[in-house]
Amino acid sequence: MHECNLKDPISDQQCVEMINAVGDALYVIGGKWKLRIIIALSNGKKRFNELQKALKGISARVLSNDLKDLELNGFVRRIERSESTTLLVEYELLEYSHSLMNVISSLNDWGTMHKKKIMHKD
Amino acid sequence: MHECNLKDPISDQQCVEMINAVGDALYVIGGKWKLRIIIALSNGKKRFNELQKALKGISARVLSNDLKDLELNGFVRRIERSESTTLLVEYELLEYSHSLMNVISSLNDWGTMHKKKIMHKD
DNA sequence: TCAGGCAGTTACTTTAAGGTTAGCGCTAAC
DNA sequence: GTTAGCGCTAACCTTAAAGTAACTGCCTGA
Repeated sequence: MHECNLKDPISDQQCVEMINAVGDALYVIGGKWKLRIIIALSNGKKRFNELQKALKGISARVLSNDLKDLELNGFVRRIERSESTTLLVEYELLEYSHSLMNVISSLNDWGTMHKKKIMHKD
Repeated sequence: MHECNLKDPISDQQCVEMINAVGDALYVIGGKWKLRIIIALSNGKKRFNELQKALKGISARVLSNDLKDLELNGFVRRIERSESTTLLVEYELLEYSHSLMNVISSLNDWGTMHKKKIMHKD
């Protein structure tokens, strides 16, 4: 329970840049669902309501909106495969999602650790 | 522009756990300002309105609320130093903030990269 | 004594994120 | 021909996050 810095001392300038960069990141991938949608697609393409089932609690509206957003930003691709006559839509991750690997895994690690911590507290 | 997974194939079970863990993390450190407040404190203690200046755009109300929240979760400590007769308050990071290092630096890296990318696009 | 800074708080408003419900056009199955 | 599933969308509503403005109590320095 003693004071500490985040590892090494940092200049004020670096600090400001970091604040801005993190702000930029959150602007794009912040929010309740975006990252989780990407994770849900990380083990292969999924169809719209496979995603809905995988992400317990998301509504069709939000899923639809977020998917469009993720498409626009180059994280995800929508594929229409019209086998025979039935419409079949799948979503898959694009290359650029891969750049989020560190973000996602560090959040995963931290979340896991934190939950363990608060569960053993009470 | 080809399909890809986030590195190695992952089981459905791992995928669900990841979705939940990231959800847990976002629940605590999500939002517009929390992480940025921690960054702003990463190069040393700061007073309330030093923080306000460092985080361009944050309002006193939000800063006050978020600081209370961060205190409650063990990231930050409020120190009252009553030198002579004047009230002097400082905020400093606690150990636990250190556990966010990877989260913050990966968001920093990604945000920096992404901004560079979209700036060279148009 | 009066202006100004510090560390907030209060009351109110706005914005944005997300949830709810219903339904549409299509197809396939019963 | 009715029911059910898919892939959504629209209209509407709620909640929560954040912003705005004003103000408080305390102290200091002019």
